Amino acid sequence: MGRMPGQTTAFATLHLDHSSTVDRAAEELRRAVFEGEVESGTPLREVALAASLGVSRSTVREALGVLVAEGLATREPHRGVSVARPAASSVRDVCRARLVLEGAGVRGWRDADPVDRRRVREALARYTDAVAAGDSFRALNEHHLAFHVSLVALTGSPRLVAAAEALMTELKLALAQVDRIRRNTHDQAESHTALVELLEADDVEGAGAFLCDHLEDAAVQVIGALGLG
Amino acid sequence: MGRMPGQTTAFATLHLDHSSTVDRAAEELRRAVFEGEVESGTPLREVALAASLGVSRSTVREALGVLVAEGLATREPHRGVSVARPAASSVRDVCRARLVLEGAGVRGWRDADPVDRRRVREALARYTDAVAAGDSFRALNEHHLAFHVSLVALTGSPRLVAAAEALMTELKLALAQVDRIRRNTHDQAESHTALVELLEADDVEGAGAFLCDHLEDAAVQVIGALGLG
DNA sequence: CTTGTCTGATTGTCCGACAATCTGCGGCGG
DNA sequence: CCGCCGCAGATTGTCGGACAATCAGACAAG
Repeated sequence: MGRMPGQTTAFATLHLDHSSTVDRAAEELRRAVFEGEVESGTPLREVALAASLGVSRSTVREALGVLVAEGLATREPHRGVSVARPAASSVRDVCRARLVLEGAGVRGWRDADPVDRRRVREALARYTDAVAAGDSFRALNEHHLAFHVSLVALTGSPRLVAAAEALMTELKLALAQVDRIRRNTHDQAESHTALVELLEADDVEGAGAFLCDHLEDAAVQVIGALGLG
Repeated sequence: MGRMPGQTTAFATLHLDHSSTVDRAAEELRRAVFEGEVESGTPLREVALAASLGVSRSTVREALGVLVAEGLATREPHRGVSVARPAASSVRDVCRARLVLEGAGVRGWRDADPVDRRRVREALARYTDAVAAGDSFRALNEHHLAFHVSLVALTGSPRLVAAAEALMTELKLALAQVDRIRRNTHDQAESHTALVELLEADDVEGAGAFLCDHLEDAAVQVIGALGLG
């Protein structure tokens, strides 16, 4: 598509046509990983993927590079790319890093842009609504992590938000492996409401401590669910 | 290793044993950017670089992808990759993000691994020594930023350190453009010594405030030197 | 059971090709 | 004279094939 020479009218296709073949391939690979279609540690063969996705090996290779950069896969020289396998240490590190980033957001609650504060409330609402509506674990995780990212956004720093999103991506990889095992996302929803209530009461200190416990707990839960003691 | 056909390279090729051609190409591009051989905004043409580096276009393309991922360059669809141009807003954001990361390290001074504390002292020593020895700007910047990264390492989180290094890379890009203009790196060295002394005295609060001022000042100075008001 | 070698599979890199797209220039009409 | 149109060159995005280097497993030898 994309011809029609005589047309000079600007079409709406400009917005989503922004997708290149590499982007689509990378997105498909991400989906396959999060959907659990490929297990952790599975090697991603270039030729096989090229055939399966109907694109050239060069394109697959570039898409794999994106996955590796996102931390969803690892590349070993001359041994190719395989789906990253979450280690207990990396889960702990992700949560420690999250504590720093989200803690910074929480501490900045008072001075934060009102718009960002509103976004936190909205993210919480979407999360609790999704829980009440009994959405899929995938959707719940998505809303849950989006809420935590919205906390980082309180800092007003795009780069910290980007860093937080990278951490969440890594976490989603880990969660993709234990999705069906755990369902206590419910309690977490209430826990998050409590966190925001502390913030609304300007109890930044308390909210910080709450967050610290919450993340500590999250790390333990995930590691336990992964069976990595 | 792979073959390297006749090349028009203007400089000696670096052989690091277990490094791929892509890595070497990316490293060469980084060097060219930091060395100021290419100005900000300069388009990086794939065929020209392939010829200049003596590698294939595929390899150049992959190396450019690395540069883009590092934030040293930007890619616009169908318009290619060009050296990123630092904006005032991005410099401010980098410094705000640094404050969060380095602040977390400073606050964790007491609980930090003694090895990491020692590394901070060593990084400071290397920096001040380099200043005393009258090293080049490039070397001073390198030591200076390494010191700040060592503060982040106090958190013990590899991911936060990686994030900090990414921020420093972006900052180096900005500094590469105003290198010769600034000379007050000296005062900064003393300032850093004072910071560590506060830490040694367990005055974490004071050190944090000190760091906050330091980073605020750094942002202003860099933006001013860039002439971006 | 250990060790060395062979063979097939896979990656890293190169080359050439082509359509789609961008950019700058010159012509045409107003 | 100015602005719009389209053309030609340059550049990217993607493809397909090729080959050496390297890795993994089987297999034979000690």
